[in-house]
Amino acid sequence: MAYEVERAELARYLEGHKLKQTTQRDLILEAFLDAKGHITAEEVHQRVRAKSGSIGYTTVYRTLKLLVEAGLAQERHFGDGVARYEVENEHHDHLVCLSCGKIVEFECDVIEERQEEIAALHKFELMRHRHELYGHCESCRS
Amino acid sequence: MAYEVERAELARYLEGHKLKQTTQRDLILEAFLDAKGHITAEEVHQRVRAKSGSIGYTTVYRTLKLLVEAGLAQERHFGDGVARYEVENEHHDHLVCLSCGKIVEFECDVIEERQEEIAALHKFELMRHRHELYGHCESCRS
DNA sequence: ATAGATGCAAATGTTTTGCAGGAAA
DNA sequence: TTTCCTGCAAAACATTTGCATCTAT
Repeated sequence: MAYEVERAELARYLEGHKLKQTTQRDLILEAFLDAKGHITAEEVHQRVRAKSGSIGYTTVYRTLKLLVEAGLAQERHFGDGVARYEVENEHHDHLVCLSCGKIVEFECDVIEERQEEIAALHKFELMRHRHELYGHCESCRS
Repeated sequence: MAYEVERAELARYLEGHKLKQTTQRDLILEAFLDAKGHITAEEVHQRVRAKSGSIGYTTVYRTLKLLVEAGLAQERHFGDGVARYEVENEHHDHLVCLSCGKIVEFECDVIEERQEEIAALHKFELMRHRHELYGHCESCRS
């Protein structure tokens, strides 16, 4: 039994909102966490099916939305028309390949600092940001 | 007759690719430029119709895609399922106020440099980027 | 017992494509 | 007169919703 912390967090959210714990929700949470980053609703659906028979797309979509509301997941759009979900954890930005869609995460303290400076310069209280680099990865360039 | 520069740029692209100049393409370019900012395909369609009778959605979509290829426009997705197009004028990044929606543009050489370094580190050829800072502006904080 | 969850099918909304007729080169 | 464009209708997608049925509480 893995992901005790996340399960507990979801359970807490469900209780607090008078929602029910179901096998499907558990399976989807597990599949989502197993993916470790940037997974689409369809991939979640496939993973759950692979492990334990049938589940509806509808439920996958609804549950992913629920995970976002519960603060466990974050929804992202990279411009190809498909939503991707990732674990809502510490901060990182993305490098996206325009040819194959590969996504690499990066972090840069220098940039983070500069962001704070820019915000301060314009007297903004910085809440969050979004920073994506788009290009062609090594294998797509050859 | 406005937007001579942009018209010429598009004409150059069309010629170079053995494509044709048409009334529709001209009208769409104009409507797009008139908008001065993030415009959706539907808004372009409406604007063109308002000015000069009928035009098909298909043509709007195809032409906006053409403008992107010609380097005149940039396609953006903000996560609501609708693509938005904006004028492709170099690097300006955005500082967005979460309360009043005010948008301030900024530029930072240090960040630009770091971006190149990060891309190089991952062996990506950097094509473009997207960098948005979200927070609360001075007047909204009081 | 009952509020809530599921999953199919159908609807939605955006964008793309096939194709016949039309316009630019 | 050939090549490319247009625009309708239909298709293709991802995602959402209606509803009858089922399940957790």
